Amino acid sequence: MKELQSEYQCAINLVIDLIGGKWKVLLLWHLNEGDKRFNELRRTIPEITKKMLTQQLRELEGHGLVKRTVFEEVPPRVVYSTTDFGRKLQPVLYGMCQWGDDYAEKEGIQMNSCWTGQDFMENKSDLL
Amino acid sequence: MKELQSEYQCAINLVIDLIGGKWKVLLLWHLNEGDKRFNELRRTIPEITKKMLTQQLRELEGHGLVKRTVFEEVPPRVVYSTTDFGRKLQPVLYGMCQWGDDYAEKEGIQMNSCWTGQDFMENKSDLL
DNA sequence: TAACTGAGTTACTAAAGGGTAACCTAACTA
DNA sequence: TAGTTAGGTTACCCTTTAGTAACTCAGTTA
Repeated sequence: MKELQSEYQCAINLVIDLIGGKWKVLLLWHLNEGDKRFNELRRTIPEITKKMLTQQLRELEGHGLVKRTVFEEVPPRVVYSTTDFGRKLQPVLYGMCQWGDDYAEKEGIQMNSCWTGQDFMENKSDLL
Repeated sequence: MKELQSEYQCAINLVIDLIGGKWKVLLLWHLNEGDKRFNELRRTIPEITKKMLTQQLRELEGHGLVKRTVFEEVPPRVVYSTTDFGRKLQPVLYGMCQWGDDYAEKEGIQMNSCWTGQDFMENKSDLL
């Protein structure tokens, strides 16, 4: 598990340690849409491997941004959800997405959007 | 130079390609405080090496987030500033910082903040 | 009896990212 | 004459991050 430093010179560095890397922001984004099971996340993000998915979810859980609930059944059922604190990042993620969309439009980059601003706007009152 | 893909499934992925990594968000943050020269940035972020600083600034420039202005003098003077589009990210960066500060407080992580929300609030009207 | 299920783990390998130290230019200073 | 300045470049190496393939478990279906 990636250990955080005991001291940071800038909050930005802490945020990078918490949600940096190729997958974490994406995972938080999709979990903010609703709770998801392990293989559900695999289907939502087909490019991620099982190893990376487990590893990144475990780190997010270790840092208190994601909650992992295991149902003692066979075959097992494990549900991932964002914690209250993880959810507080949603407006930031939404801002990032909007900015990314603007950039894509400006530069003519094609976007097969896996999100719609609409989804966010409908739940905005719960978050802000 | 890191090349962008011609197509993205999610804006988040594009954003990660644009500002991911160890230094870019930090550089944008400091450039949003005001234009800075090369060695000024080195002093502001003492941990960054010359190589990394050049490389990351060049990528930000290549993607249109940062502007590089060379004054033909000896010794040379080079000033970096954020572009209008780069500046549009500031509310997002500010949100990240706030969230990071909250996390640090919650977890008892020490923060020798290199930023104050105050700086941002004073200029907010220009940005939002 | 064999194959399948969901949710992983493990060992190994490949690629990306980042760091170190030496070097460059032209003009100025000691 | 040597050293300093600002703003870099280059070659090399090491570490971190990510990917591949095989394996696990206990129960259920064909």
